[in-house]
Amino acid sequence: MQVFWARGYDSASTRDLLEAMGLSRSSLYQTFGNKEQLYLEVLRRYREALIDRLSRRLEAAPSAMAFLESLFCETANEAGSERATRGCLIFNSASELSQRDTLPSQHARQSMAAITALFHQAVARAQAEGDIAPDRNTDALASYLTMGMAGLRTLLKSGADAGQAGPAAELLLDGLRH
Amino acid sequence: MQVFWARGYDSASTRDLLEAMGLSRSSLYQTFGNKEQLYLEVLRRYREALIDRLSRRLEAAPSAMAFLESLFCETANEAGSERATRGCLIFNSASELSQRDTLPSQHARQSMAAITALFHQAVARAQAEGDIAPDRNTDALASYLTMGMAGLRTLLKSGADAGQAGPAAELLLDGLRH
DNA sequence: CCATTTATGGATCGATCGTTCCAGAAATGG
DNA sequence: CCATTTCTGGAACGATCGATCCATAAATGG
Repeated sequence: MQVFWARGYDSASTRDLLEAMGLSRSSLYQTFGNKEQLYLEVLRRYREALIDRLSRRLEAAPSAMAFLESLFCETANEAGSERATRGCLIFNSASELSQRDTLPSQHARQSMAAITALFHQAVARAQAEGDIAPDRNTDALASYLTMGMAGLRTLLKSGADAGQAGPAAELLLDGLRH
Repeated sequence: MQVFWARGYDSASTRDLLEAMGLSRSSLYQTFGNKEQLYLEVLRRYREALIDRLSRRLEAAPSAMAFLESLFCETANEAGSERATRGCLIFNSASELSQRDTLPSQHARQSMAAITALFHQAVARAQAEGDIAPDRNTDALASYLTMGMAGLRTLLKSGADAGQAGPAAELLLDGLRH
């Protein structure tokens, strides 16, 4: 996962993968089939771990709005770090593989939808809690947040500092509160 | 440019490039040096053409706010098209090359800054025209718009339809008007 | 029209790509 | 402890990568 995350699908060579996993070629191909299937397994685990983690965070948060605020602000504060240039594996794969019609690219699209679904949950709860007007379009707000996070990730990947990413994320959150 | 745009830097093979350009290997290497320098030239031309086109559009627009509205709405309406899955070469290269320290990656970062600078112009004019409150932070709004366009591009690359992209872009513009 | 420069086609380079194969080592189970 | 299965190291596969080289063709200029 680390290798695919840092280098993308095409640029990650089987050499890199073997070295990082501490496996022999035979083991990799016997266990995972080939590079694409290994990548699919990585995407599957990444999405599951991400959605689970965010779902738990949302559930444990004092309010859905507090969850969204902390999520976007913490992400913006990654500015300048090596973590920031890596971005999110889901957005990365969606960007790299958008032109292809392969299982990984389909998986990436589904993962984007899963992120939007999670934001949908958060927005709906924030509306129930009175932090977002209940008459606002929940679907639209969910897509808006996915778009915002994807854009924030691109901003961070391109080397934006906290002085750019922070206020931009704040304005994004302002758009929720209306 | 078409080849790099559609396939990215690494995945674009010299074979693809030669075929698209109608040149022989000798001519390509004699004229452009190597693949990286050719890519740099492509990035340079793309940025120049994009910034020039948008600058002229901004200048010709009845108001800066009208320019921003049409830009984001037209982009959102590309949903589902082949053009949408290609995205923007600047965001694409920034995403693909963020981990590297090469001339193309530096160029991509500078291009991101150029986009933000253009949005800065637009926001400043919209403030002068009374469509955006003059006391709002122009820098922050410019970064916000770059983030929004990058996110919108990612949304479109991942196959979002107009029903998702359109309202998300509308909400983004609402954030300008406050 | 000839001398000089410039462009081209194609063979070829070493390196690396993802993948397969097989002999031998390790683990397993009765 | 032996028979059987499972795993591993390393060689090797064909294909493709970016890049170089050279003989030849085309263009140029006096």
